[in-house]
Amino acid sequence: MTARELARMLGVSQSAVSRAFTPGASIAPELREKIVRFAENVDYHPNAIASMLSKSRTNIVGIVISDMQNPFYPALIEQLSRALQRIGLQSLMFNITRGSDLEEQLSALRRYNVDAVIIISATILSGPTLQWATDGRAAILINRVAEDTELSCVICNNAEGARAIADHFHAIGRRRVAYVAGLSHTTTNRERQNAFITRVAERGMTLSALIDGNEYSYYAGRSAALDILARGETDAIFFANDILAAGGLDALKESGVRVPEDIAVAGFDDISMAAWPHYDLTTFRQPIDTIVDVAVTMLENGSCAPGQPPVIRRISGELIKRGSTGVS
Amino acid sequence: MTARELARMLGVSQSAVSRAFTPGASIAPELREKIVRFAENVDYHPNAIASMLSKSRTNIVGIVISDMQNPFYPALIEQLSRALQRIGLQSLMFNITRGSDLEEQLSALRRYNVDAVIIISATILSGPTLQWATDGRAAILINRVAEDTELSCVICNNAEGARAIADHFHAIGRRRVAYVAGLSHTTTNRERQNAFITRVAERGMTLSALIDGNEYSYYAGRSAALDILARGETDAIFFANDILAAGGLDALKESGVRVPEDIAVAGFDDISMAAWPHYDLTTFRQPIDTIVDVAVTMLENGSCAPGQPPVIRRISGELIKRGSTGVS
DNA sequence: ACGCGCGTTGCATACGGATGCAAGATCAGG
DNA sequence: CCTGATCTTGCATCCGTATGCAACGCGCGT
Repeated sequence: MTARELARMLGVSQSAVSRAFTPGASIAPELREKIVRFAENVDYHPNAIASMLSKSRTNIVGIVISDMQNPFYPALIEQLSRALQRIGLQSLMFNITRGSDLEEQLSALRRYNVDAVIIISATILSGPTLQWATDGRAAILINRVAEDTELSCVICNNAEGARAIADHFHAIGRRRVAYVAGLSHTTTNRERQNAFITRVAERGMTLSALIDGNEYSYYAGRSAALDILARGETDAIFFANDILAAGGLDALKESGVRVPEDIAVAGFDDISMAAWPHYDLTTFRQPIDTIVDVAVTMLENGSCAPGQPPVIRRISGELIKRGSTGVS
Repeated sequence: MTARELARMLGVSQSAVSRAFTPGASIAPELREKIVRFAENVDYHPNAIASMLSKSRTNIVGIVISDMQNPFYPALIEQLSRALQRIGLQSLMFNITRGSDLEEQLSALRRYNVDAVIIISATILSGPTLQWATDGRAAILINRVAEDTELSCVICNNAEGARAIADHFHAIGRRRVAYVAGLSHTTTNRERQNAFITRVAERGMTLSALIDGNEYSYYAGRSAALDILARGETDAIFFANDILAAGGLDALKESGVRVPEDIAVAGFDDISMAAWPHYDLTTFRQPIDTIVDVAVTMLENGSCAPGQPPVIRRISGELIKRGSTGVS
């Protein structure tokens, strides 16, 4: 069923049908009403593909992701895709894998003429690939900053969070603190690590250990915690995110360490698991709602369009104190 | 840069350009070579939208999901979207929300002319809505069966799993067992629950409790476990999935119950968390790889096309024995 | 040398809807 | 009743690629 057929049946022109389904188009209310009603009967709905072709607007946003293991990302993606749907945009998912040819994986991003690209992959994509993938279209990075490229981004204030953790450790009397990195070269890690180390020094605390987990995983957190435990001298650990912290917490408890009495533990993100009684993890909450709102607003007002100067939006988070630092 | 412009520059016809990018098209190898090479220089790539319009094939699969909180689904979706990408299909994500108007949320599914629909939402969608959403196109349900509609599906052998758990409980000497449902009306729950109860009776064990958690969540698992504990009389609990089981396990341990000595615990799915030393959860693994393979194969060979009779593919799983039933 | 057949190429048109422009309809004011 | 302004409507064309069909060229067999 096409607009032309429908038009013929009603004895109107195809343009009329098109206008009936175009908000704000120049058409008499009665005609629109008549067409829309008849369309429902014969189950006509405008073909989005044809519309894309003539309007050169797809209403599709490409979402590039690489890590669905860390629950923070599914939660973010879920909210994001819903927010986009609410304003009439669909999400085309690009689940990229380290290793295989990225340009091949992302080639559809260009061929499909997506209106915008949202990149949530903290790692993997190098500057040039980013540039290539987003070339000539609106783009937003979430949770990483562009290094050499000029892209807008929405990112949690990692430094603020890391300082809040450091201050909190200091406030509860800890003086020999450790930091466990996830992937050390990621934006998020660098910002958290640098700010934490700096504030630790400023507060006169000692950085008793600095470990690179090499991945943001539960098991990396476990072995990092055991390393720290083996060398002693630590009374608080800041893990670069909650998944690492969860592993660390479990490993410490299994080793007979009392948390928080012997060692306090903090994470970052505030994934739902952090609130589970078993973990009861102090952490710095990344406000997913706000991140999504800001990103969607940037899309709507075009401030991330290709010509525009890149915008960096820092989102404030919130320290959530829980039992793993003794405040439960 | 369009095919026509490129063609004019090279002094060939637009058809030639089209053929150069169409595998198997009738074109001389040298001409194709020449066009493809030149295209790279001027950064031409075929416009997928236009191609969709003329071929009336989009290479897009709509993926309908509703629950990203249970880690099983992100894991499944990640694998699925990668497998689809590998055969040249992109995934358009439809994250639906209970409550708001589903037909509105899914209207894009029809307007976008997706080649196929894969529905992973265990709940929410009623029969008629399913019918409406998939009308006239290839469709596959994953992890639920169609009730009154004629749709193909790929689903874990839930009954097999539930029986394996019951048998395992019996084998380790448990006789008073409980079952904790997630959403009781879902396909997965009903199949697991019925098979479990039946086998429990066959083995001469007693069903000491049957609780409906009303949702597949950690907290529902906790309160179910506490309920069961309060009424005593139970030495093994089968939770309808791993997230429930995780909550249940934690609640039991916090109450001073020894697992598995006092009460053995089993889940279903084998999400990555189940293997964590802290949970060390006996569970029935749903083989995500196989499920994805089968679904993708069905798409490829067209056995789920609109005209075809519905196919139901039962996927066998595997009992993973761990510490929560004493086998660690 | 002629004719047939196969492999290439271009032409024309289709896919379904959007939109600038002009024509027609409607209405108010004089 | 006439004129001009405003609102509706239809016509024609465009978006960028795919493809059936006809035309062309080349090589081979007789």
